[in-house]
Amino acid sequence: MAETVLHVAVPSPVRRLFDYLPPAGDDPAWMAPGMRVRVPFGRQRLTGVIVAAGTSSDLPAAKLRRAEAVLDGRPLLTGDILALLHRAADYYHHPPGEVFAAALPVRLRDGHPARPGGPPRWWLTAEGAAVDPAGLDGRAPVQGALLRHLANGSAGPDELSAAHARWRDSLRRLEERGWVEQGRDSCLEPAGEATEGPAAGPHQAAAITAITGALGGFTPFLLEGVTGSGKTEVYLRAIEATLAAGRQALVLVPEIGLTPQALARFRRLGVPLAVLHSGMSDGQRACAWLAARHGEARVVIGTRSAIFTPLPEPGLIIVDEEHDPSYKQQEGFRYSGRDLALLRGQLAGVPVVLGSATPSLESLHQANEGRYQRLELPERAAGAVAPGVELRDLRGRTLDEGLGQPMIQAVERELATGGQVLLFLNRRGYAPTLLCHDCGFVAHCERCDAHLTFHQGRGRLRCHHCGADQAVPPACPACGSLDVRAIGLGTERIERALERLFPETGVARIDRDSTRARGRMEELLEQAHSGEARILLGTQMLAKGHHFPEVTLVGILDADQGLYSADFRAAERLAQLVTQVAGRAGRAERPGRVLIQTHHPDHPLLQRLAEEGYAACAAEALAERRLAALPPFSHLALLRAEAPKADAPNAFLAAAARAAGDPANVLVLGPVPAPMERRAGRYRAQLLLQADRRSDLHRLLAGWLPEVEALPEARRTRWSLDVDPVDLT
DNA sequence: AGCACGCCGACT
DNA sequence: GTCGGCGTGCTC
Repeated sequence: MAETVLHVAVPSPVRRLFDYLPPAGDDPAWMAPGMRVRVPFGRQRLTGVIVAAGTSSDLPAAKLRRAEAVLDGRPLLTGDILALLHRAADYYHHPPGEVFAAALPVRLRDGHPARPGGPPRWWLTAEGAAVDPAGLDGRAPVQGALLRHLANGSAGPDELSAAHARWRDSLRRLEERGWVEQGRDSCLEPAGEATEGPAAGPHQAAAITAITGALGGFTPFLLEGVTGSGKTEVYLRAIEATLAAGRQALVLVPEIGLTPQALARFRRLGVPLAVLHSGMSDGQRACAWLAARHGEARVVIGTRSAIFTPLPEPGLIIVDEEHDPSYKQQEGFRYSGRDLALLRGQLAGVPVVLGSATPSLESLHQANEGRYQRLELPERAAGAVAPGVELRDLRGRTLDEGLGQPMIQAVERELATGGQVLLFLNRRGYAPTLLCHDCGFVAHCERCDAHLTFHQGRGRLRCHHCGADQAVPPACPACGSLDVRAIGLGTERIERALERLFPETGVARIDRDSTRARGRMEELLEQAHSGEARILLGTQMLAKGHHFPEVTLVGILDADQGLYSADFRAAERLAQLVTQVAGRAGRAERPGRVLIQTHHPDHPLLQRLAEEGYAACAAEALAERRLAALPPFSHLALLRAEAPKADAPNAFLAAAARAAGDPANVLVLGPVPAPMERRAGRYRAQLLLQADRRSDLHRLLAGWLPEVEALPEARRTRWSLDVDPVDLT
């Protein structure tokens, strides 16, 4: 009888599984797919995942090495997740080891034991609570401080590190004295009280019935609901039915959509929730993930990578704001969380609900073709009226820092009648360009093909592409002139203008710069909700997820950025962004208005957006995509390359294109320089593959990638394949 | 990706 | 005479 051979996905960029003998002395009978193994790999030791246990290897027995240890007693990755990862590695043509690694939280990827329970917490014992900390202040001041700290409740390591230097020794002393004891976080959001939601309207009821009727099998739904139409209520009812059937629900949300308010609504389900997002510590993430894996968490809410959370009893998958680009991972393993959600639904045999007020053209197309079941929520709840959208022609107008008179007057009027105003500009900083008026010098990034953005508040020039940061030069570096001017508009500059125009009115600026500091975001949102700030100004951070019921006027300060872009998705993006921002207005009983400033008031996209709304724009954009044979009417893959030497990416891609030859039914376009050729000191280029049928594209990729990998030029560039790219930059 | 091996320039 | 540059090969 031949010895067992473990086929292992090892986290390495090699597109292959690796075979190992089981650890010496362990019975291989219990070793199963989905368990982690520590294996020797060249000179390193890595943690991989068992993909299969077999009896033979393609390799001569002499070359097999022995795994060091199987780290799990039962599989961490189970059933549908294992199948999902295999299919994803195939679909994205990505090395299996990296795909499997992406499915695990960092802690478990590292080989840490899969112990339930989160990071440690400490609290006072009854004895400790009776101690007077003042008595310790002389010889053990840290112990005294810790006692005072813990008197306010339990605390974890992060909190203690922030408050006390060298706390670990003192804490151990307190534990020895029996005054403090340690436990572990449960790391689940505690269950709220199970309560009934508001009565559903007729459209909501129909959607709920359709979804709950489909539980127990795979059905894809596209839930189209204008902002304020109660999509979340539909999700909650569908989840209630899922829970009642003894099953778990998985909810995906965009990166910045997971606000405390959003989370609070899920509490009423009355079950423990596992939350997974990037703001959590590695320990908390692993803990919440394991709670889902073991079925303790009945509802899992998380961003993109949460699609890989194992669920022993999957029942329903929801993808909220399915059009959001943050579902696509933009580096390494470039998967789409939304697309994998559909695949997972199929593998697990559960319904998948894609929800959005502004569905992606991909999803609309699927619904049009009858592959997704369409559910519509056309009405705003509680009689709220949809905002009217109006264009404001900027041509020939005098502008005050980018604000036209009509916009300024509209803001004035709104403030005078007690309303709240939201102004949107998708550009942070003070001004995107710094120009010398005497010699024409423009401040450029040394490492990118981009201007430096002027940040007045901090007196810095920053590159928004590589993060470079330098002081503003006192005079023009080229000619010494002092007449150096800020050209163009950013949120910071608008903020100054607003403070000058409306000195009595509080302005809350919400962008990545103003919310960088911890807690600042919550503070600004609080000012917005309390009415302390009556003008809200921000970038797309403001357009997503947050509800401002008192906002009655929305101003889009520059709609022209997206109108003439080279990116074929620009129109879709602009329509989504404008509609999403507009959705922030008039949610309460007061009707809202949306004003869009533009130099192109005759542009058909803007006209259609103002007169007919998103659905009409999307239909038109789809018709254009059909004519141009662009996605979703064709399928793309992008081979990207970058290197410090200017010609290396092109040489590699040209060799790759030669290797592809003249494939049947696939167009090979390029190589061409990336839209921003140099970024962070590296030159970038790309090769685009386009096919009418997905199967043709994938057949080519499967045969071609091994050749590409073996090209000598491949060693001199960093390259990656992006299947279904969303950003052609 | 790491990490070795291996063969050519400027330093104690 | 060595230290070290990065080209090339390999990882079960």
